[in-house]
Amino acid sequence: MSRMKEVIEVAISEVVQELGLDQVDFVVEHPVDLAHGDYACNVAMVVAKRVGKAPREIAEQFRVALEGQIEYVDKIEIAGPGFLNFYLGRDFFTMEIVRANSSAKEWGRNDNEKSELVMLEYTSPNLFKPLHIGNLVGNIIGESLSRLFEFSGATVKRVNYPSDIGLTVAKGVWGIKKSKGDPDQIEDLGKAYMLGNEAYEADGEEKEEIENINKVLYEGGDEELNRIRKIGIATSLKRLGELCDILGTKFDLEFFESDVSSLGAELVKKNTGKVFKESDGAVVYEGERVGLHTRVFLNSKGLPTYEAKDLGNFVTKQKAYPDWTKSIIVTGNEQREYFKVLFSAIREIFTDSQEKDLEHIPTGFLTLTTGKMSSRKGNVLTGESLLTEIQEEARTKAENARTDNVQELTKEVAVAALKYQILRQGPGSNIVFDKEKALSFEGDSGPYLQYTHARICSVLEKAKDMEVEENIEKTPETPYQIERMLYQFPEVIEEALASRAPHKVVGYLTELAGEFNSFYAKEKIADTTDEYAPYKIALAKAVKTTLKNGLWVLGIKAPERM
RNA sequence: GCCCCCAUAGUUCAAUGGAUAGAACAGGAGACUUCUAAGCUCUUGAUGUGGGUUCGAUUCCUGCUGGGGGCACCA
Repeated sequence: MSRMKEVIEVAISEVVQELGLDQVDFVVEHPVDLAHGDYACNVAMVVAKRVGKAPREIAEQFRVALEGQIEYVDKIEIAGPGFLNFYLGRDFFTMEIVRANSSAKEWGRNDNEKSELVMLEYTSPNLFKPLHIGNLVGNIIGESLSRLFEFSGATVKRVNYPSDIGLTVAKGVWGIKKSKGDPDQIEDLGKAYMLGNEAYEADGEEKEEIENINKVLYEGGDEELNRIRKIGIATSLKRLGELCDILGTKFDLEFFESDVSSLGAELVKKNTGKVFKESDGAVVYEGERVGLHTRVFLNSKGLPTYEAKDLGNFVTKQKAYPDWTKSIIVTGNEQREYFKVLFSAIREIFTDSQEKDLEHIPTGFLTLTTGKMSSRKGNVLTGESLLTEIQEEARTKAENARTDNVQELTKEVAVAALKYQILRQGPGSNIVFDKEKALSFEGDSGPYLQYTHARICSVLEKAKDMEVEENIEKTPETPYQIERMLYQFPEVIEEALASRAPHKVVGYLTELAGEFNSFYAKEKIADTTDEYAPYKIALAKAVKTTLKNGLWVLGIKAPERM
């Protein structure tokens, strides 16, 4: 928590006690409109009814008691229905700029999560199925959450849990055989999966063939089928690796379903009768006991389902890092109910793991403004084709930019545009992906933030050439709006992590960039004749650091020239 | 049928129970012989519907309408 906020809270609490009021649930927060001060408190309104006085009258009591008592608070005003508005003084803002500039790498960080070892599982694709843009969503949100945790002092282990065995793979393998496709070719794999899926849904003999292949693949006895599966997996993985490379994710651990499935199956068998129950030849967990629904863990052929494999996954994580404290899984929100059941089962099996956190973070369903996608119908926009499209758009811009490395900039801008579109809204809510907007690079966008950063770099360079050095000795009396936003960065980071919401960082950075651009349009920064120029340079530098660190959290690069 | 999620401007998104619901895009108007125009300034325009709780409701509870998802051998 920010020190300033805490200081104000403590001061108010003391007055609450002096006035003989106990237990008041007041909040100190930033007013939405900076015209209402830097911090505001609702204590008077909360207390008013209890004491039987007008809120503004009580607010006045607080104001008198607090006036001049809090360091860095310049003035306190009463406004609206009875808000106490706190205005911070010039020294405070100057001090925060010094803080940001004195250790740029640390600016915004905290160590709230220092003792946490977080296993963060995300991306986790179905190999053998084409990666569509929905798969990117999990990766982008998961990566940002990982960084948010790291920025808060936690140790994070990024886990990829691809599905390399099971019905989906069986459909693909069947499809390759049928179409005589080459499992070395990603395009063939996509077609094969579609073919297999159609056949499976047709519900005839072919469905049985596929189910058989599934069983045989689990047992591993058929050379030919094994070969197709292995090559197909390698092909998909290679493609996934390339994509993660561009997006900036490096996994620490990779658990394959095939490696954990028998572990999971054994665990289910061992707990059948206790946690699980036989039913119609399958082994199920009866979620109704705890207000959930029943799910199958072992199917009637004795094969582990997704649920049993996830149990194996859990055990494998436990083995890899016995000291983990949080296990977070990022997936699409259609799996919401599923994870409730899974976690419930895990809690029952591993009674000694109660103090460890299990968390599922659902991401939104992604649709295009141009219509729905379906991997079955084949009208998928793959992650790559979208990235390629955005990159083409970015290239023309990059060619006219001031960079020496057009290729690098093209990539960085394209990734920024994509990530911004996905991270700008709260996780969990469905995303309508507007391709036009992602391609435009105008207004609220990743490139807008990058451009602002590059612009500051350019100005700072100019100042250096003019031999104007940063200095905070001479400051304008009234703080600029941008200063009143800047110091909030560490608080934003804390809030974003606490609510698992990277979009709060996006929103803050966008506002900050907008405010800086207005500042830039009004005020000249690199100026030998302006006595405040050295201070403006220090300020610009702090904004640059904030943008850079904030973008890092989002997994977006901050180029210095654009 | 049961359960979960969602509904804010023409569009895409914001708003720990707080002050005049905030941006961007699209539409309209404008400034600049000044550090990057991927920029800046001004402007038109919104809480699905009926109740309730509260000093105060976009936010919490509830009825309705409309959309999405899940509910036994897929992941």
